[in-house]
Amino acid sequence: MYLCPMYTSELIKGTLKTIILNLLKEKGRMYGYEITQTVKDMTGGKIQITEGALYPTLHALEKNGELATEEEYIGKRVRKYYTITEQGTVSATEKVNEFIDFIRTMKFLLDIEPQISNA
Amino acid sequence: MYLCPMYTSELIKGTLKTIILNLLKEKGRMYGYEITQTVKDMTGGKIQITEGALYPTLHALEKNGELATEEEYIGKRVRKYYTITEQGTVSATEKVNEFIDFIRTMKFLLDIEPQISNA
DNA sequence: AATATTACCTAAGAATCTTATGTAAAAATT
DNA sequence: AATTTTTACATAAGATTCTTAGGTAATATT
Repeated sequence: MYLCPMYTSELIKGTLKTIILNLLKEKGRMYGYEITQTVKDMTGGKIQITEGALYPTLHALEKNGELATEEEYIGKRVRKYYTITEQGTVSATEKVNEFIDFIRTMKFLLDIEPQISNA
Repeated sequence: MYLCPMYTSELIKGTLKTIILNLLKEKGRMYGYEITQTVKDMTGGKIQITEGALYPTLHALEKNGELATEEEYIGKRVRKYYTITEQGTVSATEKVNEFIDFIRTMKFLLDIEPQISNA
């Protein structure tokens, strides 16, 4: 089985909240483990969110009013579903817009020509 | 005088080495303060490298053999010029390529359509 | 003459991640 | 049936990388 190389951890730093908020905005409610697996699948293993990074971030977003939780029993196990709040939706949009702007700035700074083929 | 908002610091984290190595690869030799000013000018103030971040990073890159230094006297002041080594050039290319790949992955993950107008 | 800019540097603290560890149920494998 | 893997939550120590704050001193500007 072939394993894609992950990005150096520095790169992913700072985008975790953006990724989580945007995923929940698009996909509705999700639980923590599901988020890690979805991101892993969608990126072909290039972005793997560790649980040590995920859970503290989810708790911080909840504390900050950007996410809300509902606990649900699956058999004897508790599963914690996260949904995005109104405030979180605003935050998600802001973060994505900032990221897009950042990409443009970095492309100019690094002298990367805009890709012609984006398929 | 109008001041552009800077990006949240989390975003810039992890791209500092990429920025420095690429700048020195493109522009030849530069000194530290010049790097901060060039990046500030090129990004309209959106990316401002603090000296507390810059100098330790330059020292680390030199220690790692990616940069070399020459000291030069401007009047009575020492100015420390940095040039990129062969190893640093390889590293610069790798980091930029990784960043481009990262952007593509993030665009897909965040469901951002490729921009049509890139002017 | 006083202030701002240029130009280097380090260190304490904050933020965010990795790695390691823990718990335990459910599913898959042997 | 027993063992291993996966699912699913969580925390904590340590590493990394930044910000903020502080220091020094020459040169340029007001």
